Amino acid sequence: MNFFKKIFLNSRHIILYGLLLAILVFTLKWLQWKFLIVDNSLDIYIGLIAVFFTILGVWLATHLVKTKVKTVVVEKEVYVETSDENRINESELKKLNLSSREYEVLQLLAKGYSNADIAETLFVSISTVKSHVSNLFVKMDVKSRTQTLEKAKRLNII
Amino acid sequence: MNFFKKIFLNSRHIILYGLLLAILVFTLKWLQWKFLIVDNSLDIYIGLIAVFFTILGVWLATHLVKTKVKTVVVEKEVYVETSDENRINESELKKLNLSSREYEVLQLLAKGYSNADIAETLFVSISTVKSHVSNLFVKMDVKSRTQTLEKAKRLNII
DNA sequence: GACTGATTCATACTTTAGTATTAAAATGAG
DNA sequence: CTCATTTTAATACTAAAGTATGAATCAGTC
Repeated sequence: MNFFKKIFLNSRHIILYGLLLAILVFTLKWLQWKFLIVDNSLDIYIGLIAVFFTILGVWLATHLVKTKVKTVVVEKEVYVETSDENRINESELKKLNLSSREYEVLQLLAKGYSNADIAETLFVSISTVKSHVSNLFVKMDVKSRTQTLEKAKRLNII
Repeated sequence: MNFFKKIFLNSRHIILYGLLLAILVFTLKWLQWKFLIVDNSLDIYIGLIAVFFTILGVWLATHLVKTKVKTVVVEKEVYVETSDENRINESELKKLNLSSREYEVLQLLAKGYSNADIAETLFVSISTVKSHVSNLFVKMDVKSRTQTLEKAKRLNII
């Protein structure tokens, strides 16, 4: 259904043109019969046809030719929410699969704490901190605390 | 002078049309005289004229009438940093009075580079890097690279 | 109750970081 | 040219970080 409708809409100008042509031919035939047009009035006759079809051509062209669509892209400045930038990237954090204690250590690490500082803060031994830090390195695929901080800041997980 | 030139340029299509019309009329007159067109071939004759003038009209329209230009304004969202959060705090940086080399070292430090990495990057010995790092610590009033990074990020100097 | 993962801790060792001191060479301003 | 600063570098040392391994304890799951 939609298909035929589309065809009709696309070719309606052509159909209209055909109808007008038919009407003209009938009119001419009628005039020919009615007034018995003689040879010397042929020029006027042709002239009228010429004028008519020229106008028709112009009309056709203006209606058939697609209007050029000129797309002007206007840049609109949109201010980004600043708060989003500092928000923790939960998805990235989840990917790392850190334990709660490891994440605690990471946060203290980010504050510039040494292993001894972290041990003191969490009331555990330095050995324990070292274990957590080592596990952290493996999970985050880094080799030092500075690399850890760089990656953590980059992923927005602290 | 320019005025007439303008008129000519603007109406050259019309003039051309006139000329074509004249040529056609002459051609028709010639055909009329040459073959003594009879009444029953009049339909074909008119048909040819109709087709010709339709094409002429179309041609006229496409050349005379300004192409319809539909201007569509599309807004493109351009994200802009609102805050100064990511901008380097020049005043704080100036306060620290770091030498250019010290600042270079600081930036590499922030990327998680080890002393060896920095030495390799700057084409200097590890001893030199250690010197720069030590001077950096004194100037920034810190005791380790992690503290340096924490403070540098806090002061927005990297 | 056995299993798993998290947390805790220790020891021994290697590597890296950081301190202190000294000093040569380069750079740039007055 | 001189002076101050920066950049470079070395040596010797200490401190901290990081690795490897093993193991005990505990909480939650099947």
